[in-house]
Amino acid sequence: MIDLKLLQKDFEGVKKALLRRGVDEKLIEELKIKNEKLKEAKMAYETLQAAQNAMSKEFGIYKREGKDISELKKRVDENKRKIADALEVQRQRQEELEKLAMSIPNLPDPDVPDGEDEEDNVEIKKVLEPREFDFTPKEHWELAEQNRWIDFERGVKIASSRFSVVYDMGARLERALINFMLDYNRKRGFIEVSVPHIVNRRALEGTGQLPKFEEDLYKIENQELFLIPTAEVPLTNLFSDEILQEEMLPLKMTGFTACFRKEAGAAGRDTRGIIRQHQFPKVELVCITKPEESDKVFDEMVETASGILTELGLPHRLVQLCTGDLGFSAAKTVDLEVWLPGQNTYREISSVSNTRDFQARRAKIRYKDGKKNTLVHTLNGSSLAVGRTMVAIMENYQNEDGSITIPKALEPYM
RNA sequence: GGAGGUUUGGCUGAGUUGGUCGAAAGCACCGGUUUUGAAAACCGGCGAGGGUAACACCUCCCAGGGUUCGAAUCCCUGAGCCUCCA
Repeated sequence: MIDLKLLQKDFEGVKKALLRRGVDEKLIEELKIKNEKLKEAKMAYETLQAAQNAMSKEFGIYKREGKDISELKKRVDENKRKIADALEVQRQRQEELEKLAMSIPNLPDPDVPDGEDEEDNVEIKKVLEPREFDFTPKEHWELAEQNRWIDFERGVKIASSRFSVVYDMGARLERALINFMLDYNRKRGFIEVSVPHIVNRRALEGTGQLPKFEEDLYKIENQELFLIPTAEVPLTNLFSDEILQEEMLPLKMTGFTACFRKEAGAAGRDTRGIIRQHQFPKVELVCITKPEESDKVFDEMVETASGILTELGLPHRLVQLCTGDLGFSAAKTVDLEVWLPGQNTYREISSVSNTRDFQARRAKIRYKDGKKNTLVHTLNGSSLAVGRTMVAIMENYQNEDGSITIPKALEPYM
């Protein structure tokens, strides 16, 4: 959630930032008005409540002294009715404000480039040169089928479209990658955490997937529980509603989970292969930091994800997302895109975001900053999407006969 | 699935004949005295959110309802944890 105090204090500044990422101007103004209306209602209610409290105290004194209370009681009863009305007004306005505020995305950092969509993202740098092929490189689904690593039909048979089954060397490669990635992250100071794959509504609100993106989540029937779309949700919410000790920060975590997404709105995109599945394995990084150190940690996370690709010998590039392509909770995001020779293009394989205090405010994650309690910054990034890494290995390490060489870095894991 | 217990501030833990309880005490933490320095000792401060220029004031003792002029304390519903039984 954005900072409503800041909105009140620097309306023009906040408006400008939100307009950059395409938020409707009317919504921003409405947010401000609703906030002011709530304040009014609160004041009215609190004044009445204060009177009530005072009278109640008096009441006790009267009784003790044996005075007549009938007159006082009349006043109190009357006030009580007013309070009930005032409270109802306040409740309504609170609800309205919250509904709106929860649907407003984060403010982009000032240095995020303006832009409409991914076309306007800015390449930061390329790492490793794509290999020259003396034959026409195949796409991963061809290689996967030829090597009998991935079975697309049977995944569909037992579940639905966008599910697949991985066999033999493919399955072993997947497992090797997960271990390799977790170990790599651990060596860089991220502690390994194993979390539930199902979370409640509160957690999803904390990280910003709800209330806005419910249609993309798998919900457990008749329960307020959902399959996680990313490990970011359980990892970040681990410390919701807590006041952390300063020494605990920065908290750097890594975890492996499956991720579940309905991919609503992605109909027709990436239908072949395993680029876009309803269930996919991913190793995630989540950091909780003091505000002043989040930029540094952000860079570490990008380097870590990039480092894994480099170790695996996979050419990739870093791309800074423009305002139009930023995720809902992110103030700043750098994507890692891996080179896919079969598709002859770079494809997203990791996304590292700094949400600043946006999630921390929703999830109430704070730390003791000397005397004060201050909202932390939360960051998340994949390191990496395992399925897409397999795709990249297949395509980059393919031989002319369709066989695939296992990257050196993975040899100890296979 | 059944019976009982429990849920209080960063932690431990008092507080159930309803009022002066946002809550004793201890630990932790912060400031000071003392010390070459540290420890110990002593003095003072110290829950959270909102509100204010600062006060005042409002809300919060698992969550949600209710009774009452007034609830951490009474009633109902739900959740977590623990124990016993099936």
